[in-house]
Amino acid sequence: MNDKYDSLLLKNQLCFPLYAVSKDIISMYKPYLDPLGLTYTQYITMMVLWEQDDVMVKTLGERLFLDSGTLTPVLKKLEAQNYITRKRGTENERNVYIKLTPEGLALRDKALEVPKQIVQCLDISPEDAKTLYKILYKILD
Amino acid sequence: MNDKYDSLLLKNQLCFPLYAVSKDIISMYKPYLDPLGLTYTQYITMMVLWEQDDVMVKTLGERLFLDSGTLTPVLKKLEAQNYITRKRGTENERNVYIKLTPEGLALRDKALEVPKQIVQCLDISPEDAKTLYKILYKILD
DNA sequence: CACATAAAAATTGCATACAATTTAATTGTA
DNA sequence: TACAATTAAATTGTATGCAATTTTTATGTG
Repeated sequence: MNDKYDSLLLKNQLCFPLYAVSKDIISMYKPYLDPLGLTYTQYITMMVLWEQDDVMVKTLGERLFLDSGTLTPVLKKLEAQNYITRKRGTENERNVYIKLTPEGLALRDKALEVPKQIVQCLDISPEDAKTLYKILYKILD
Repeated sequence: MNDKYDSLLLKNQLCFPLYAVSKDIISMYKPYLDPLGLTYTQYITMMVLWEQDDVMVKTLGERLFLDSGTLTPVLKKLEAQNYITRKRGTENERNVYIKLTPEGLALRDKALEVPKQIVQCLDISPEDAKTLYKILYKILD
């Protein structure tokens, strides 16, 4: 009925469905982000900037749970697309401040459609969504 | 109180905490998988094989939600470590069958400790774990 | 002040992920 | 039976993620 190796069955893992669902939902964003010229990582980076402009790479990293090794290339691409600027701080030259360009700010209005579309794609009840959200943040904090 | 752009706030997203928690938990595996010489992706691949030996790459892909573009390099590394063998099918040369080596099978016993350790690291109540599990599989199916 | 430490980004190296294409083998069908 | 269509892996190209190191700047202390 129950054997020694049950704990190693894929279906008995919590992390695996988390990993699978996460990838699955991120892939749902693609058709809606492609027209904006954004990847998912670039999109969540822009979300932080839309909320608070002129932030350090370090701050972005804290909000997004990403380090400079991941962020630096992402930010360079956003800069190449003219959505942001990167500038060293004058008070402290170690810091790099990220600012939205007018194009980057304007993108916000186009992005408004994205969450709407995703909610429609996601076949999940509002109750489950709320429960899921709460548990996930309980783990994150 | 509530503005036009609220739907674009990071804290109003469901996907973001999913993505963050997924990465976070996967990173918890590292210290326990390192001694086995496995990455997380290699680990879940081995889990499928421990459950059913001699499976096609295609089958592995279906179980793990990964395509051959991801699996082929992973499997080559597992082969290089002598945990698995890769062999074309004789009936149908398009298929590649993955089999455990004695070393790969023996690894199962060492891996038994991994889920135990992860459960201890994961600060989540059994009820929340169960609820989370159910909702995630509701989305996956 | 001199110098060890620390801090913030960037860089390097490695391992995924996934889209798109290619290759080789098999199947379906006129 | 030719041959188009399909299938399974592999390959190619792009974009993460993260560990570890490096670079540059700032800070703390004798």
